[in-house]
Amino acid sequence: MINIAELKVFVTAAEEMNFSRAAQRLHLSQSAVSQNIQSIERTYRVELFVRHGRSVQLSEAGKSILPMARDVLNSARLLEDALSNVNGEVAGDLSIGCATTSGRYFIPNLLASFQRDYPHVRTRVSLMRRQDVLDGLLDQTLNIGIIGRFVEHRDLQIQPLLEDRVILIVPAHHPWANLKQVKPADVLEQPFISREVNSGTYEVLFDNLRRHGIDPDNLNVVMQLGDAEAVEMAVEKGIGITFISEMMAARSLALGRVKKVAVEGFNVTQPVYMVRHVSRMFTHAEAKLWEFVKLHHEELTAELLFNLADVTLAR
Amino acid sequence: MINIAELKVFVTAAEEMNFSRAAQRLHLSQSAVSQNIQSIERTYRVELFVRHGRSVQLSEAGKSILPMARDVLNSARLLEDALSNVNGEVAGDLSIGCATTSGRYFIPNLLASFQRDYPHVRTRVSLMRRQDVLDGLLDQTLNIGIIGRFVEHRDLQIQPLLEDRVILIVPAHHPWANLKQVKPADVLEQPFISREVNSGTYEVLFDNLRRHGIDPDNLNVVMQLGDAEAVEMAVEKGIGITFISEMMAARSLALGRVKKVAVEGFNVTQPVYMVRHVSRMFTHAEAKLWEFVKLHHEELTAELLFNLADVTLAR
DNA sequence: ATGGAGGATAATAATTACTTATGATCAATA
DNA sequence: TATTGATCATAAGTAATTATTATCCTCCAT
Repeated sequence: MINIAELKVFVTAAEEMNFSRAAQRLHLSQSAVSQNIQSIERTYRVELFVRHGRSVQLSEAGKSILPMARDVLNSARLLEDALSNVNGEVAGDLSIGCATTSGRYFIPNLLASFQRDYPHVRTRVSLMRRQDVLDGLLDQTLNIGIIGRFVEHRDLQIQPLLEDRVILIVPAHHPWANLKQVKPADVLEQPFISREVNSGTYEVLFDNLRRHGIDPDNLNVVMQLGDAEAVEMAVEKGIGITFISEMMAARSLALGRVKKVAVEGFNVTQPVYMVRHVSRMFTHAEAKLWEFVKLHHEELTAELLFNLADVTLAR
Repeated sequence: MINIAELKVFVTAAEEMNFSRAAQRLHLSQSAVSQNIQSIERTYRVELFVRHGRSVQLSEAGKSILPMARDVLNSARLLEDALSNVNGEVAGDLSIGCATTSGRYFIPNLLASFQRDYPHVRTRVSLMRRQDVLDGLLDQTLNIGIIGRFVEHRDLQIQPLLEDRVILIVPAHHPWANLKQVKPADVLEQPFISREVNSGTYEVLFDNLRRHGIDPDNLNVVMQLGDAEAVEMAVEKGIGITFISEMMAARSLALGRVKKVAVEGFNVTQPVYMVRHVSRMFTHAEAKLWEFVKLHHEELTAELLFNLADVTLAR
């Protein structure tokens, strides 16, 4: 009797046209992929791939079989999803790839709420580079992606998740600490801490600064750091000021280690998007998360900021 | 990842509503059936069957899952059949249940020819009672059934295979041995060997005798035997005469141990039918056998009789 | 109550199916 | 043309799975 795991190996190998890559996607050794495919070939006396030394190609037989193998896999997926969700109880696994650093701050909160409603869904979040998220979605290795920049792709469906405000933070004992508001031009005079500029997010920010009358080239940059967290830390230490996502700064703000200062006319937000593969079956769990996010993202953002503020009160 | 073998166990158990019977059908131990089903139940935290002491019933979850499980099985069957039949080469397994004794005589011949055309199809023939053939077809344990009486059933497709002539045979040294023809009434005077009457085939024969002016109750029955082969043997030994399928008698006739005598106006044939499950997928191998039989049954019958006749020539 | 039918469970044996390590082959390149 | 790197095949060892047999347990019919 044919075996679904083997079929999955075959289909993945056919998609990758490369056993080693297929092995990676399947979290298997290359040897296992070879063996699985040979196993099908042996039991049915078929040649699925034509081997040309260092490359493999689908044989005619392989090509004709592929759609049927996909059918089996699809109906199996349907069944598995149904099995995981009997009597309305949503269950299953969700693999989420998160590309944006702000994800680190709200995702745990989001998932905590989600888990409260759907306790049987197991979620796994991995932080990864944007491109890996997109690859993972197209690979179908990931169910949901979280990214910070818009993307358009035939196979990807994108949904705005939240808008993260960009704010100016200053050290707790900075002269501006108790100011209501400063003028854009004032920013140029203060020591500024920035991230290394190759960061995609930072390019977007710089564009926005320009649009609000702050030329990033004229910033008094006293320090450049690799990641946003380090930048935040540097501000806490009093080295300078910076623009940062409100969500990221929430904890430091709540602890009073940095202060938020409004910049006249400055109103920038960074979007966060949720992405999924469209042509792929929507499992119950996926659908529920998608729907959940659509319904609750605003209140979740508020709750997150509020909760972080609570940290100070609790002390 | 779900497992097709387990699904098959589940579906069979659901059909039988009895794990032990399912085990039999699957050629597995009852324990294995229990374990397979528990394995699904455990991995998906579902209750597929409700156990009531000594009986099991499909749970609501089981009921809702069943059609999807069937879908998976069907698409898998489709794939397997395709895999077995790439590049037009028909292959696969055929399980044939044969209910009629005449099957014993022509089936080997039929399959030998079939194998010549389709060498990669493995056939397995089991002789069994008529009811077991029908059950096996409905069970989908058998691909093809061979039976001697017509059957009508929503799920069964029936195809006449051949007509087996019923002839009167007499011992080689019987006074009639060289007669061209006798009258129906003459038969009543000779010692007659019959099968036990509960045999279904025999009832049909008796009806036919009556229609040809031979009242079976008036036969001079000197011996009753359990099976047709024994009857034939008894005729060879000179104990009496009998009506028998020409196909069964072919070997004895060819060896000259019995003689065929025509009875005036007597022209009875026993049909042989081929049956299959309609609502079931037609595998390539099945389709080929079906088609093969339709095309060749006449010449096969002729060939069979001729080949048997050859036995004498070869000596 | 008691025997039997039907399912669960435990222990064991057999088989599968991974993994790592290594070998073989081909293509690109120096 | 030898070398290197990429890629798949194969071998050996081991882990994991899965079936089997042998009880055991429970419920129902007698």
